Amino acid sequence: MKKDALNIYDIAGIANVSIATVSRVVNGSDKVSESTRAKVLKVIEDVGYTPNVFAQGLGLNTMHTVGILVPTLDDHYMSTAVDCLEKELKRYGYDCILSCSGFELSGKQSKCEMLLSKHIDTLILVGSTYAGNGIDTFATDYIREAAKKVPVFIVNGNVSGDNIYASVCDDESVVNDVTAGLIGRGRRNILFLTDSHSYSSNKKKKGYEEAVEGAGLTANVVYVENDIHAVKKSLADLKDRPDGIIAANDNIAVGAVKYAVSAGLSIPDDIEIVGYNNSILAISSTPEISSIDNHTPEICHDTVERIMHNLNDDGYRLSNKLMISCNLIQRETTK
Amino acid sequence: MKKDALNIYDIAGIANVSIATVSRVVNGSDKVSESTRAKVLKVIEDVGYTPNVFAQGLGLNTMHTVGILVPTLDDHYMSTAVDCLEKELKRYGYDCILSCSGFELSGKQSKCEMLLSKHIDTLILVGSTYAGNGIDTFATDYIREAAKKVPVFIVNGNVSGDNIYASVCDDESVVNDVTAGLIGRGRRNILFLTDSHSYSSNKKKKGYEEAVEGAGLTANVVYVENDIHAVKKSLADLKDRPDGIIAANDNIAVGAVKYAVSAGLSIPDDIEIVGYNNSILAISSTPEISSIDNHTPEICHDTVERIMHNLNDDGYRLSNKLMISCNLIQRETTK
DNA sequence: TTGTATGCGTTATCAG
DNA sequence: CTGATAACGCATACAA
Repeated sequence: MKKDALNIYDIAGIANVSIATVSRVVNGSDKVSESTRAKVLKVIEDVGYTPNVFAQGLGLNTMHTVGILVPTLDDHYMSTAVDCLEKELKRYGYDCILSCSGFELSGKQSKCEMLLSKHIDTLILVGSTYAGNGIDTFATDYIREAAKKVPVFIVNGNVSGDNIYASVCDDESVVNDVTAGLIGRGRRNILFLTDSHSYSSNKKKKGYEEAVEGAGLTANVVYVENDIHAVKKSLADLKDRPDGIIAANDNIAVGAVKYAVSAGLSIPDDIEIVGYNNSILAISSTPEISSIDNHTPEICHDTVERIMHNLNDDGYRLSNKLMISCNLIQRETTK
Repeated sequence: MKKDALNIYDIAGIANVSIATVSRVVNGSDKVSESTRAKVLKVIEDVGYTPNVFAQGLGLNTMHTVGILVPTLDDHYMSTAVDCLEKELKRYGYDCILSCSGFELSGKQSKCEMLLSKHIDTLILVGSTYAGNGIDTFATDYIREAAKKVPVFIVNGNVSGDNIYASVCDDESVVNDVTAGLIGRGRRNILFLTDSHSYSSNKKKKGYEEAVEGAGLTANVVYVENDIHAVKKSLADLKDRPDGIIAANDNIAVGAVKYAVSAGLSIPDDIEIVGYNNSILAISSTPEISSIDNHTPEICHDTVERIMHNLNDDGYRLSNKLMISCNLIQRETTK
């Protein structure tokens, strides 16, 4: 009941040409006379023929597909990134096969394998969680292993290795700048709130620490659970009240705002709060959160652009690391 | 430099058996002696052999892949749904290929075609936007067309047709109940806010209208842009002030909350607001929004469950429409 | 239990 | 410009 798929022989038969000719027409070869091309094209159109992608894949060893590995889509940053990547890739005729790995190493490894087994043309890793902490290399060995089979591009994270390309935000310098701004406005007890030890988080932390310590203050990094209410509680439990908070993501920042509100603090007079990712959460909050925009669409665009350069093997010399700068979007939680 | 992919002949050669035997081992056939199985397995393990999925696909005409079509991932409901679907599908060894279609018919049609051309085993449509408005059938003809080639499952929407299966939330009845609750608490000017004419939106609207009109009040449906600030402005422009708002999604509800706050209304005393989807936006807001939970994980789980029944062609009789009930999660914007 | 031969639908090489 | 024909890697019916 599902033998309706016409193949190249059917088309050749109807059009009275060989399969080679049909193939040439389908693939837009210029070595076909206009008349035969038109004839074949008409048949294809009439019967609605589509080449079998499996057979194409078998011969060419590619299905014009890229694998996207993401820890979860249940996070606005990730889902936006995947959304952007998919759109850009489609512009070039590439489809994407998606896999959610979770944050555990075992999951990352196994899902990475699965993706690789699908003969993807390149692998995209979304999120700095794939970069490990930047110190322990065993946590990223599977990535270098993968890179032996297919080019690997990391969005918002950096892993060194052959055939591995990274696009990262300049987290360190924005956070440094923003923190310096807070200090300049008289803040003396600024907290840095994060939920992870990822590459990206560590970069933000470093920017924060440099600014704070450069001003002769002491850094105060607090690790919290990435949950609004948990953050609120953690802050409420603190002994001395902060007058500034830099959060590693907007979700945490929302928790911080809720803490400040419930503590009766006036924002941004008593306390300034800055989020990260400039997601819809920042706008949903009341007051609306000033958040650092890490330019997800641009970074995704650039990534795909570089992927295509790589795939097409044009002369373009690809650098292994691309840095994109971020900036603070000023709203109601900072002055 | 990339001829390293071993094939079944290589394995057969090393193990000193025929390719048929290797194939049997790989596919777990029971017609292989334990000794040869062990021998082959060891070779496979040693050299790290993986069957070529294209060749498998060519013969079997399947790559154990399902296509997921979604308007956008830049929406918490959609991204959560895709996240859930992907996880469930992977449990059964199915990978998913993702496509974002946008909300325009042309995009839906073309992306649907692309997915189909990849020889997916089944197609999942996420979101009621694919159900059109439930009236104009031309807007869903491409779905019926697709269903001729592969089973189609719709998450949170309904389209009638052969080989099309739908899972929907009982939006009508929850909204009816919730609205009745507001009326019972003395609300007399309840607004229904929506941004679309989708199947789902229309169902919610109907539930609202029935409750309101059943109580002798007049329905007041306002179409707004799905943007927090736009919603806020639309409400501010209204001539008479509502004392209750039912929003078709949490984003709109956030806008409603911002309106109420800026208008100096006390929530939930002066006005009650209920959102939809029970997303993180509802929690980010201050006050936190009471929101209708449409049980995305369950609906996704059920959908995949039914897909597997369908694919395995077991005796299970699949109903074309599965209804899942929703419920209100009580927070700070309702009494 | 194991091996042999064939088909799956393309692309590509090589004659004509 | 066009047509045979050989890969591509695997599953499977058929033989042994």
